[in-house]
Amino acid sequence: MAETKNAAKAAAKGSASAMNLPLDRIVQGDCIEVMNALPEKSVDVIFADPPYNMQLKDTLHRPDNSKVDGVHDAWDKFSSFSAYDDFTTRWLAAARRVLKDTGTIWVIGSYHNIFRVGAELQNQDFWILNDIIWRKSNPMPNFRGTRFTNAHETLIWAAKSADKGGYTFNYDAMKSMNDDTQMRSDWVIPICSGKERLKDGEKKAHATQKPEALLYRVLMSSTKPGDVILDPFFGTGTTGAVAKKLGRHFIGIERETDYIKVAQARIADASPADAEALGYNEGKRAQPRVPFGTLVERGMITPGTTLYDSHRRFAARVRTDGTLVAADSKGSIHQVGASVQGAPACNGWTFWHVEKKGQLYPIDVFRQQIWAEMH
Amino acid sequence: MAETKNAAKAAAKGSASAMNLPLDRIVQGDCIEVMNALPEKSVDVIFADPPYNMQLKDTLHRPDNSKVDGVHDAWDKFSSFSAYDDFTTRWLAAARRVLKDTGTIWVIGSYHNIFRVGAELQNQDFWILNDIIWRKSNPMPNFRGTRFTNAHETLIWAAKSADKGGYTFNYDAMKSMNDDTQMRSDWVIPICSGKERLKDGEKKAHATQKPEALLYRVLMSSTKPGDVILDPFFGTGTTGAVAKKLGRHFIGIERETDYIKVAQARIADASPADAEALGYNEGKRAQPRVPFGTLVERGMITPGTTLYDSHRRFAARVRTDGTLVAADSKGSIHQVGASVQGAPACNGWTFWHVEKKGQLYPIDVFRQQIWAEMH
DNA sequence: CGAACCTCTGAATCTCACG
DNA sequence: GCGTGAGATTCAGAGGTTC
Repeated sequence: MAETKNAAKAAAKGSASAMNLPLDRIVQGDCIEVMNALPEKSVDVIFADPPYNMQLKDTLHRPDNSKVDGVHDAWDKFSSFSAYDDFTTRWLAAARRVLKDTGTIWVIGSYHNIFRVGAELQNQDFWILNDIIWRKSNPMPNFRGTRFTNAHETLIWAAKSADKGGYTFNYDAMKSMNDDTQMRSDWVIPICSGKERLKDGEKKAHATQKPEALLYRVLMSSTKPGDVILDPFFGTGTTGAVAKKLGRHFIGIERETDYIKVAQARIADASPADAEALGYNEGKRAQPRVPFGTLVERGMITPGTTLYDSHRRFAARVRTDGTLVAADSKGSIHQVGASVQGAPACNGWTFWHVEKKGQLYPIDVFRQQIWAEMH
Repeated sequence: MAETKNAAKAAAKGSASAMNLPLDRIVQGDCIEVMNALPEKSVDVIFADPPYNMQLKDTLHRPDNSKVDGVHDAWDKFSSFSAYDDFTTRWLAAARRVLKDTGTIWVIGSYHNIFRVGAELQNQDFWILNDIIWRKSNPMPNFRGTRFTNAHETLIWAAKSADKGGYTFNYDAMKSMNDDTQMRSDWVIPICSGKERLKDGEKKAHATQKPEALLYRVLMSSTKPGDVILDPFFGTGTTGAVAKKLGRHFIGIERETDYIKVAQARIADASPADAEALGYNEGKRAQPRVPFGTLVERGMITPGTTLYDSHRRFAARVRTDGTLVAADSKGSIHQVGASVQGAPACNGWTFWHVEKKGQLYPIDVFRQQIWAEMH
């Protein structure tokens, strides 16, 4: 069998696959101890979703007074930044040891932890290849109106060191997944919800389950069929499920029995035939929305400019935030357009015009210009 | 230094103008020294675009532009990180000192430096409010096909500390600018090119000139007209030009004479928007408080009137003092609204309605009428 | 059966002026 | 400084129910 032959060869070379890796299994235990018990330089890629160390204070309510079910698990609590840094240093060192010289590591996080993880990766001589932005198409809003909607998470992709090349990057696969233009460092992917979201009774099985589409892109870009992917924070096993579907091997490490049970059932259900469905939401792109404020921000229309309707019966001035002021009303281009006409609704894009050299042009021409730039 | 001491005294006593700040000027010199000579707690917002030329494989530079020898040696790499960290620690400490307690700081960077900057911000007790992704609509492709197209940069927005609130976030203006949905943490903005790109002869005047649209959004979101914005790495003055256009003050710090010349000419050319155009959607929070009792006082609502929620599930009667009585509770419109629903809180203005000709109208319409009369 | 409407939920560091 | 209470605040998508 090929496996025996490879194993023999590997043994001769003193390399990994001879060493009885727990392939396609979940090992229960502390990830640092378990990694340290694995042979060194034995895995191709590591995907890690460590605790984010979010420091949530009180319970948060939506405007409709319902409670937000936040992450209050003990595993996300650290006493201080330095405790978190110490943890990060130790698990990254253990990860580095088991990673092949040609291997790469992925770590996902949010602003709560990702800067500390990134700095420590650099300190340990990992060589950052990209930082990747997972842009969530349906993030949770900011319910109190105090900040920007936190609509993304960050992944860092790094090689073992600057001079150790030979890592896998499936450039062409990525390009063809992206309508034949290079895959960019920002990925638009919905959060994990609906049927994909695993339940334990009525509650969600894990507070922070990642979408399979995200892991699909990670594994498609940076591994080959048959590669070994290690996930030291396995949770409910998204990495394992996608690895199986894509014909890769996984090694999962997880402490919590409840998560392991859910993950095992899930992976048993997964089959390589499901692979196609994973790429389902790739490629389809709707016409992006262009807010009027964008034209102001980009200097296409200056604050203070007067807009007119096509017959110059009505006028309004543009303010810095992209709202309009007319004689009796303020608001969006649509609201003010409706208001001056006494109409219930109005398409401000075609109603309002700017004057250039005595001629009136509908503001929609600027929007079309932006759309054109996007292609 | 006597000058600093006096200035600090002035700061303690009073307003920004009393502090003898170099408003709307470019100060030539090392940013750490210059910031340390400014009065403490004197600026509203800091925008910083620090250097990050630290990881080029062939010629590695220290922040002070001296070359690092023996680049390919791990020890030297570490030493360059540590030099960079030292620089970051010192300029951030200086920035922290000049920032008002209610101030916020913005720092922009790429994966080469942003993780180190972010970690140091947290170490110095800054409190991260958001990390923002500037998604470039027209990035430079990855020519060698070895990585994902590096199509974004990261900004960190942070308050001085977790418990010091009172920072400016123009939530409603951002929402207006974004077609009336919350502004997200990922911003799509083109890179600086074309006419906007400043030239010094035939070459570009600055290697990393930022687009004005980016600064426009930064300043619109986190400053008020008249605020003071400090930019310790002023370059060719994008921050200054946008600040001037938006009716804000700037203080620029820059070492290079060439950049200063370009920036001065550029800012002289920029012209500020007028008062009306500088207006923006400030939202309900900025409106004067109107007690519900006022509506009763003015006869807009008669004592004894019955109020309903929008589904007519709950009812309450208005008393002469502007309090409500429901089946089991008495108190303000908010207290009774919360009480009847068994909710932790309630905005009585939008919860309660009056009936006119069979139709329900929220009591907030009367308040808006009063606001309108105040203009 | 489809359209319309309602309900629920997601890695969240989520208030502030006044006494 | 701290307690109190007014009053401000949500988007996309999945899934279920009603008509």
